[in-house]
Amino acid sequence: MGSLDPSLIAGLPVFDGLRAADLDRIVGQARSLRIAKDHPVFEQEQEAHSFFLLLDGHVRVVKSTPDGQEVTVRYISPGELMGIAHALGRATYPANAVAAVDCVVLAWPSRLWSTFAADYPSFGANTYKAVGGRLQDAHTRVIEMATEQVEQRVAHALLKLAKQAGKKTEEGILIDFPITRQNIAEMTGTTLFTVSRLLSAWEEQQLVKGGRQKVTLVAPHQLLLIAEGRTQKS
Amino acid sequence: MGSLDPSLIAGLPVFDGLRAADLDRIVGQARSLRIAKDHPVFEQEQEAHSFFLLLDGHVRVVKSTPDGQEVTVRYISPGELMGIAHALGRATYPANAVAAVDCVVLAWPSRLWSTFAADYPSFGANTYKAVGGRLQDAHTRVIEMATEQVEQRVAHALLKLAKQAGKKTEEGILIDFPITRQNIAEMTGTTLFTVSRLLSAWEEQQLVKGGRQKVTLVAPHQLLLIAEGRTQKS
DNA sequence: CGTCCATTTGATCAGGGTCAAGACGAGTGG
DNA sequence: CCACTCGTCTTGACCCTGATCAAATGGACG
Repeated sequence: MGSLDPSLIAGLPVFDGLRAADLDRIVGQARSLRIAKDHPVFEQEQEAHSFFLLLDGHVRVVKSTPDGQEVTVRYISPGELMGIAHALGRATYPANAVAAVDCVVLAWPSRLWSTFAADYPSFGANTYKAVGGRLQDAHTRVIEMATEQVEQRVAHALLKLAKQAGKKTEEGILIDFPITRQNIAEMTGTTLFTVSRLLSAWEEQQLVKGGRQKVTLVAPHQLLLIAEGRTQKS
Repeated sequence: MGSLDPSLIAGLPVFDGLRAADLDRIVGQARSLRIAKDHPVFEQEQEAHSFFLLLDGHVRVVKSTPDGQEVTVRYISPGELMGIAHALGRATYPANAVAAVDCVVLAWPSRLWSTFAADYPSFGANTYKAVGGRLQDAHTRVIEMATEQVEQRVAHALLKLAKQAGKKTEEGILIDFPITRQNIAEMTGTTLFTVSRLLSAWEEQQLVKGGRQKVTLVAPHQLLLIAEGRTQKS
């Protein structure tokens, strides 16, 4: 506390349209937490005591089915809110959130949510806009799952990851946190075997470059063609 | 106008916690529309000029992919809002909404949305709760698509439809609007052929009763077992 | 250097998509 | 009232995508 750099967070979309004093008042009530890699930020079914803002790192949000299968709902990037169950009228978290790398987050008691939304309307509006975006994303996922081949879904997933966590290197766009074939499989509703095969094939064609817990997009444009199904089988 | 029965709508969840006078003021600004079967309420990509409350009937919300495939996002039942693009920060409708039967809806100009949300906080809160519920639903769909067999998904879809639009008959629970095998296929990401086969098999086992654009659930409990995958192949 | 985990690759095979053909039912116009 | 037509539904045959399982390889880290 006190060690928070306000300039780091002032520019975030969530705080758009907020006066500096209000921003201070909001941030002043947050705890800052460090979450070690592979540790949970919050857990499915747990009582939603807090909501969070990711300052640094990447968080994987995963839902588990009763029979133990796991589906990755999304990756959270710095600047995004998470665990806002209360804003949506829920008392418990709907999913597990685990740190993909060491992370820094701000945490507020959920109880403050309604206060914030009432006192700082633009904060509320910004949040709901974000929620709207996630609803969109979720629908997009449904449609992809319903209409696309595995190959297209994996390509889409990689492109999405590259867009939100891509880092330019001399080889191409590196997805900037450790991600396994299994993780990609859980994002796309397939198996790690199929993902591995696809990546191997794409590596052969110089579209991507693989590695242990690592993927680099070498030819994103080609991948986009695959993602959109505009490609005839060899 | 003037022919609207306030008691019909006073009890709806969206208007929970609203004073009668406020309710009147809100409803007073709505147009009441009649939408004939198979006609659109609003259309994908169209500018979102209005948002709607379904008073009577059933509306199918469908998204079309660029290549012409259709995915049914949800069915709207009486009392639900639809077309609330503005509340989510969108300027256009994200999907097509077509009347599954003759419908009656209330329509407000989108411009009024922010006014309502600001002037009647419980209206805003109720709506966002509903949006939260839809986000949940969408995630559930994603998980189903990712982890379940077609058989389970179709069973889930029928149960969901029965819960929200079921009507008791002496044969079982009838889904109370015309629905084709194709429609069910579009809800579950499969083909009308597969749906037809499944329904035929289930009819054989007395679990459902089919008909032209008609499905009756005879043994919902058995269907639930199928939906949850607790059933060994014969 | 050894252990653990991620990854690769092959072989097999089943779930369900695709296509073709026909039956059935409902509404329409004569 | 019948014949016709159109849209829905059924059923069969076929085959392809991608899941499953087994086994081996490779990297990272203690």
